Amino acid sequence: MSERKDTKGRIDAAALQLFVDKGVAETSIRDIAGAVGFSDGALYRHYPSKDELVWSLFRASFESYAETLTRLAAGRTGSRGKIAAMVQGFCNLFDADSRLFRFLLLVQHGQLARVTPEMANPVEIVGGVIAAGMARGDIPAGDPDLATAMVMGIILQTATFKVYGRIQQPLGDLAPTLAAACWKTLSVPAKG
Amino acid sequence: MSERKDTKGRIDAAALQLFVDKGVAETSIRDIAGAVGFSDGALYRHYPSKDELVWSLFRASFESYAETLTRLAAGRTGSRGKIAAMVQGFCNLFDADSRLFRFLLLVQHGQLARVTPEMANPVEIVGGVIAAGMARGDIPAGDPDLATAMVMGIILQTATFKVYGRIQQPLGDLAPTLAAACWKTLSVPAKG
Amino acid sequence: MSERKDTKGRIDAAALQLFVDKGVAETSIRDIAGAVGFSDGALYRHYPSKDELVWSLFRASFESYAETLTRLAAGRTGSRGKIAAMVQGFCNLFDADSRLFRFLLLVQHGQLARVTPEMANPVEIVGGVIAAGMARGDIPAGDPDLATAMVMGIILQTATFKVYGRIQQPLGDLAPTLAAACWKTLSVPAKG
Amino acid sequence: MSERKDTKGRIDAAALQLFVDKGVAETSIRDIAGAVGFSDGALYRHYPSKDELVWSLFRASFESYAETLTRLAAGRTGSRGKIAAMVQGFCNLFDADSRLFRFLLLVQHGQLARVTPEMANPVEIVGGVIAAGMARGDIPAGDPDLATAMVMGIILQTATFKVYGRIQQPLGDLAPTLAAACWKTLSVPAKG
DNA sequence: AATGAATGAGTGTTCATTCAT
DNA sequence: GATGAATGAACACTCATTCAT
Repeated sequence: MSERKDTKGRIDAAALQLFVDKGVAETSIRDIAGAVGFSDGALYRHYPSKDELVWSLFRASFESYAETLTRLAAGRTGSRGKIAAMVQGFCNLFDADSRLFRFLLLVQHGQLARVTPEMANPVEIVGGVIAAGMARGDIPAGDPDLATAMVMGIILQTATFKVYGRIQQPLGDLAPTLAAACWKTLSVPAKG
Repeated sequence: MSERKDTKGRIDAAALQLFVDKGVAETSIRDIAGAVGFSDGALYRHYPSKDELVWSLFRASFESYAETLTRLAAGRTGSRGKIAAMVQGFCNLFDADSRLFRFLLLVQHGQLARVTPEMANPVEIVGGVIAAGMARGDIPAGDPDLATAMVMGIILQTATFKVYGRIQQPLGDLAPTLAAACWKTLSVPAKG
Repeated sequence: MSERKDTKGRIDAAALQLFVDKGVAETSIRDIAGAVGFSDGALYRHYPSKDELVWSLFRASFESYAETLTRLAAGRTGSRGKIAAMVQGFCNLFDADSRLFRFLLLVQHGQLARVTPEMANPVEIVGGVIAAGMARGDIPAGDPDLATAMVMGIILQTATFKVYGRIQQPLGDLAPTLAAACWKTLSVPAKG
Repeated sequence: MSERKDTKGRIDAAALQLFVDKGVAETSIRDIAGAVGFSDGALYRHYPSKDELVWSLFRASFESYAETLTRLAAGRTGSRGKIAAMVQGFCNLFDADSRLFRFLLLVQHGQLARVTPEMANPVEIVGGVIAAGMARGDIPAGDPDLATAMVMGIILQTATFKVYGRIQQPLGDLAPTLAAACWKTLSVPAKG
C-alpha cells in the first residue's frame, strides 16, 4: 500500500516536472516512465491513459489550491482578513514550489472544461468569500464575478510575471501590497 | 498578388480558429489545410513549417495589440486618461473578436520565449505608460513591474472569465469599472 | 535554337554538379531549377521527368566516354598503342573535369540496366580492342571479358582512389604506369 | 535474448536484400518492415533511424571483409602468398553470398565518409600487405597507394562484371588468374 | 507488477508532377 | 517559355496503447 502510493507519487512528481518543463503535448509516456525509472508499459498499471494522468494531476493541483484557500479563509473573520490570508497563503505556496501553479496555468485550456460543480474550486472559494462579503456589507455591493476576476487577476498575473522573470522578489514579500491592491479594487463599485 | 494575400489570410483565419478551438498541438497541418479547402502540402507554399505558422500568428496578434495600445495611449495626455483609453480600447477589441486574445492566452507558453526586445510588446507599452506616470508624479512611485502586473491582471483575468462564460456582459460595458479598478490599484504604493 | 540549347546545357551542368555533390535521390527538381535560376515547373519544358533527366545525363556521359575511347583507339595501330592511348586519354579527361566520372560511378546502379546494345558503350569499346588484340595475336588468348574487367579495374579503381583523396597526383601523370600495368595484366593467360 | 538477436538478424537480412535489389534511397522503412513481417514503427525498437540501419549494415560488412582479409593474409608468409590467399578468400566469399559485396559497392558513396581510422578497413589491410612487401623488398618499391588501387581494381571490377552478368564462372575459379594478374601488376614499378 | 516488442494511426514534411495564368 | 500554386502520394519517425512473457 505504502509502496503503491510511493510509486504513484514518483510518477506524479516526474510527470508534473516534465509537463512544466516541456509542455504536456511535448512530454511522452516514455519520457515519464524513463524519468521514474521504469518502462513505458508499466505506467498503465497506475493510470489508464495519459489523458487520465494529466487530468488527475490537474484535479489534485486544482483542489489542493481550493482546500488551502478554504482553510486560510476559515481562519479569519472579516472579508479583509480572509482575503489577506488567502493572498499571503497563495504567495507562500508559490514560493515554496511554483510547479503546481505553472502546471495549472499551462494546462488550463482543455482541462478546465472537465471541472464539475462538485469539485473543490479555487475560483468558487475566492468568489464565495467575496459574495459573502458583499452580502454582509463588508465589501461594497456589485457583481461578485467581476470582482472575483479582478482580484484573482491581480494575484495570478503577478505570479505569472514572476514565472517569466519580470519580477524578482519572492511573492511572499509582495503579499501585503497585493492584498492592499485587492482590497482597494473591491472598494470600486463593481457594476454588473 | 491580391489572391496571394487572400490565400494567406484564409490560412491564418482557419488556423487561428482551429488553434483556439482545439489547441495548437491538437491541430494538425492537415486540419488546417482541410479547413482552408486544399491539401496538406500546399500549406508549405505559404509557411515553411507549422512552428513558423504559429509563431507568425502569435507575432501578428501580439504586435497588433501593442500597436493598438500605443495608439490609444498616445491619444490622451495624463496617465489616468491613457489607461482609461487603453482599457476601453482593449475591451472593444475583445468584443469585436475574441479569437486573437484567446490565441495569445492559449499559446503564450512556448512562444513568449521567442519574443525579442525589438518587437512591439503590449506588456512593455502598458509598463511604459505606468513607469512614465510614476516619473511624472501622475502615479505614486513604486515598482513599475509590479504595478503593471496588477493592472494587466485586472484586465486579462476579466477577459478570461468572459471567455469561460463566467461573465456575460460585453467587456466594453465593464471598461469604466475596470479602468477605475486599475486606477485605484495604482494608488497603492507598490513596494518593490 | 541556340538559346534552347544553352538553357538545356545549363540545366545539365547544374544537375550534374548537384548530383555529384549531394547524390541523385538527395537532389530535388527544385534544387536544380533553383541552381539554373528558374522555377520548378519550368524544367518540365526540357525534360519530361527527373528520371529522364538522370538517364539523359547518364547516357550522354556514358556515350561520351565511349566515343572518346573509340577515337583514341582508332588513332593507333597495335593493341599496346591503343590501350596506352585510351588510358592516357581517360586520365586527361578525368583531370580536366572529374564530374562525369563521378556521376557515372555514383549512378551506375539502376541506370546500367537501361543500357541497350545499340548504345555506344565504353566497356564494349575496351572489350572490343582486347578481343581484337587476342584475335590478332597481339594479346595472349584468353577470356576477353575477364581481361577487360581487370584492365578496367586498374584504371577505374585508381580514378576512384583519386576521387576519395587516396591519391594526390594528377591521373595524367600516372597514365604510363597504369598503361604498363594493364599491359602486364594482359600478358597473363586469362583462363575463362 | 536469442529472440532479440534473431529479430535483428531478420531485419538486417531483409534490409540488405532490399537495398541490393532496389537501392537504399528507393527502399522505405515500410518496405523493410513489411519484408520482415511487422509494422513500420516496430523497426525503431531495433534501430534509431534508417541512416543508422544503413550505417550499421555498412559497418558490419565493411569490417567483416577487413577481418577476413586480415586472417587470410596472416595465414601466409611472403607477399605473393598473402595476396593469393586474400584473392582466393574474397572470391570464395563472393561466391557464397554476393549480397555483402553488392551492398558495399552500392552504398559506398555517402557511407565511406563515415569510416573512421579506428575501424577495420579492407583497403588498409590490402594496402598494409603491399606496403610491407615493398618495405621487405618482396614487392618492387613504388607508391603503395597506387599499387593498392590497381590490385583492388583487378579484383573488384571482376566481381562487378560478375554481378552484372558479364562473367559467368564462379569467381573462385578465376582466383588464380586474378592473383597472377595482381602479382604481375605489382611488378610494374609504380611511380608515385 | 513490470518488461519491452509490437501495433497502427497519426505527425510534419518533402517532392515529382500538373496546370491555369 | 516560364511561373508558382496546388496536388497527392510518399516518407521517416513518434507515440499512446496492448499484450505475451
